[in-house]
Amino acid sequence: MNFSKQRESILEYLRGTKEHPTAERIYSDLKQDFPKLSLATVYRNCNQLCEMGKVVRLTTNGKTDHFDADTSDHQHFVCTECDGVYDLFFALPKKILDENLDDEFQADFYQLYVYGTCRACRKSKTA
Amino acid sequence: MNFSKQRESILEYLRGTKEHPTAERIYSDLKQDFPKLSLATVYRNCNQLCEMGKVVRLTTNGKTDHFDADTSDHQHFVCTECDGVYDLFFALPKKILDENLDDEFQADFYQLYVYGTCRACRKSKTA
DNA sequence: ACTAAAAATGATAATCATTATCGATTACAG
DNA sequence: CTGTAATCGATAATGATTATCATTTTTAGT
Repeated sequence: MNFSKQRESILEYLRGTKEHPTAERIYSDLKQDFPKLSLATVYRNCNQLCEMGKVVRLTTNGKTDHFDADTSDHQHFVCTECDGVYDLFFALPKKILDENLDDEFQADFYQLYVYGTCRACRKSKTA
Repeated sequence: MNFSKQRESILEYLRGTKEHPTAERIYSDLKQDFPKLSLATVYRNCNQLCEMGKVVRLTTNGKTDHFDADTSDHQHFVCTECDGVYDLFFALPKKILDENLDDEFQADFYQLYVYGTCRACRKSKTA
């Protein structure tokens, strides 16, 4: 159903974490189960899973994209100190988008990123 | 006040356009006034203007970042067909962010991207 | 203005994330 | 089984961005 073992493992791995790993991170973690795993395979499969709609790509301001297997309508907090990406479980009221998009633009989806500092980084900053 | 001529020109150029140019675009357009302009200079200055808070970096899902000299609290529509970036002049009610951020996260700013298709691309699609 | 120190430049090499290539391997339909 | 399509792993290539560095420009203080 989901084709290769590699692809299934990547999806499973993403579904089993609350972090939002980068391709590199997925690669190094799964490397333990698949010693011959290739980074290219991770990128390929992440892209395909995104196209299938089973995974969402998070393009934060960092250099690297993150992946999220939670495709529900939720947002993300990005810590500008540690680059951590955290879930914010809320959706924007439809009204807001409807009111602010004329028929010039047809919206398919949206992503909201809130930037700031997480508690851990604020602490280590003062320390 | 704004240091080099190049930096002033880049800021002026950004302030004078409603598009949200990439570094490459800024470079090729300003090259006409500054034949010796270097792409590195554009990147350097865009980064500095961002740090100064005079320019905002837009990291859409495309490969290239865009820059925006309008630092007011507004959002962007990204056409997934033509990669165009358009202004959406509205801000989120503070309430929404306050309600959904516990004190784990201290928000500094946010960016909302709405993805979809612009009218021009919808037309050329059906045609 | 004159001048030394600091900041910025242009040209280009280097880096880093991601994608493309390609021969070998694996999955699946008949 | 067997042929075909999909996928893999390894690695080269690409593309955006950043780093380097010698030279030029800007700034502050005389």
